[in-house]
Amino acid sequence: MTAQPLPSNEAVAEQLDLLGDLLEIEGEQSFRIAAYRRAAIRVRETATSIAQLALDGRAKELAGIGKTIEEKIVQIVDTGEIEALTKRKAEIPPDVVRFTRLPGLGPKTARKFWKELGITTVEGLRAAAEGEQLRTLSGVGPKLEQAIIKALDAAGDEGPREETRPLLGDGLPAALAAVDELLAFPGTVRVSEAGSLRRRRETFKDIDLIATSSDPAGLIAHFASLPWVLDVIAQGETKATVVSREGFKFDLRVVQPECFGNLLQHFTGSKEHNVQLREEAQRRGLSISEYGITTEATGEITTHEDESGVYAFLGYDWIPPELREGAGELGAARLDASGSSGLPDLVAPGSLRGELHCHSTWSDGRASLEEMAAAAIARGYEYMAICDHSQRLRDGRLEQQAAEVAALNERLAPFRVLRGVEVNIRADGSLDLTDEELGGLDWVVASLHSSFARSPTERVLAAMASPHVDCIGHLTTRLINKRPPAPIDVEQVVAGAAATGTFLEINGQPDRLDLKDVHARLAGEAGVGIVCNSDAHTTTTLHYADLALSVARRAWLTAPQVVNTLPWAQLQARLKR
DNA sequence: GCCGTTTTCGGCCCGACTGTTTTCAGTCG
Repeated sequence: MTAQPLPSNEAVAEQLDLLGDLLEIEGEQSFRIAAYRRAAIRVRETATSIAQLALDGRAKELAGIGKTIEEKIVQIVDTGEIEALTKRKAEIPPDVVRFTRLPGLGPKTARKFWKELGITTVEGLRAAAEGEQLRTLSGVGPKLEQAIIKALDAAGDEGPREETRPLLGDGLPAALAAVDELLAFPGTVRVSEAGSLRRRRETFKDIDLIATSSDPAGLIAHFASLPWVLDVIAQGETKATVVSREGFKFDLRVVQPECFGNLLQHFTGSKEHNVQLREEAQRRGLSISEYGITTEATGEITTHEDESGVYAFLGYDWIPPELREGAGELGAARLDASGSSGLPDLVAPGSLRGELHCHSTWSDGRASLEEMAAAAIARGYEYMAICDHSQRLRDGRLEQQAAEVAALNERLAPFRVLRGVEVNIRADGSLDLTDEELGGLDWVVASLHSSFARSPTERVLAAMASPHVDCIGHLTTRLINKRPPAPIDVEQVVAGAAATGTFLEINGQPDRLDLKDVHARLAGEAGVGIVCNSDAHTTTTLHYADLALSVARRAWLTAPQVVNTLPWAQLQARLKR
């Protein structure tokens, strides 16, 4: 008999989250619910198969997962679903969970609507709101009825659903431009982006900005009247919320300079990082809020202008925002007697020396080889591998491109254009160029582009076995918000990459970011060299490599682990051939 | 449900806002 594929970490996390939602509607104790949600976060942050860990009895080793949840994960492997979840799904109408997706409507209220008014569908909820039935309950008034009708109108036929989170690569330029605009306003002292965008998470909900100013009211007014502001949702003395033309929600808070560090730390998150930080401080008699740190014995409140001061006061090294996910960074950042910590020296922004995956008009790129090279030089790069798609380089075109590369190198030295290719991994695992063709190139990236469900792991392993393949491109082929990752066993691929000396790419296309952070961390820990690439198809998108680099930082990687921080001669010496 | 340098029980981060109330529960980040 063939073994069933194990459930993905995402599938396990979704069951844990849903169980948490249902328990919450049941009115279960809040800490128990929080435990399921915390476990779901931990499962998503784990690179290896949580199902396999649970089967081995080792899931308990992860923070936030104990005996009970480990058993529930084994139930998913055995029967497809957590028993407690099956039972509760039979009791609680599915739409009641969807009620809680409406703004201002939480589990307590959803339960009341169901239990006391017998409302079990979204349509029923709308009818009750319109018929002014909801206000018969204590704690519910006309405002909530109006809000529900409005939200249901906005949600359309599908009813309430999870919002699609915009991409980091789309929001980050807007956020950084806004920071510069605020800094240029008279009286502004400091501005920083905060929230998940500052942590460079792959997607975000809204764009948080924190500022100090000698003229807070003036800065808020200026912000609300910037030309790209489409709508002002809220505007007060110290805080404003606006929507940009691109549809991004911006939150600006103007704070007192003496606690800028406390607020920036608080609003950078993540929630899990802050909870861990506060729990640990609590054990030592310190209470942390966004306004300062209270020493409970004396009632004394300490504030800090800088984030580093906040962490230092608590006995930690300053933690780069990209690491603040509650994934072991606090333990690593703890300062020892000599004042040093175990945090990695993260690969620095701007430290890439070359691009190792971009396209030109030789395949589906928009710019000529020469234009791409000029753009790479303008970015300060020393080299650039042109990696057009192999399908378009057959019938002697590879040789023609070689002639153009040679001519360019004559003119552009010491800048170096490397002869590369993005070779397609076929459905049978073979490469669609011959060994002879590949052997003549400086740099070969191999990628999956089709038939994602057909033995993708085996095909990638076969490609890595080729002595000519230097790197695997966008491993899982996911497109964020559009296409799920191929069912690839990343642990096996990482082991194969380590064994064969093949590098793995972090592809910086905003909707790819593939490898994702936890997978890149796994690869780094296995000693696999990582390449940060833009996969640019135009001269204006080479900076996507910076997004790839931010993923590398979220993966705890240092410069020596990111091989295109090396000069080409040194990188060449690390190739397997 | 998880967890432990106050440890196997009894805790579990902190504050703002809103709508509904006359002191607060629920929701949100």
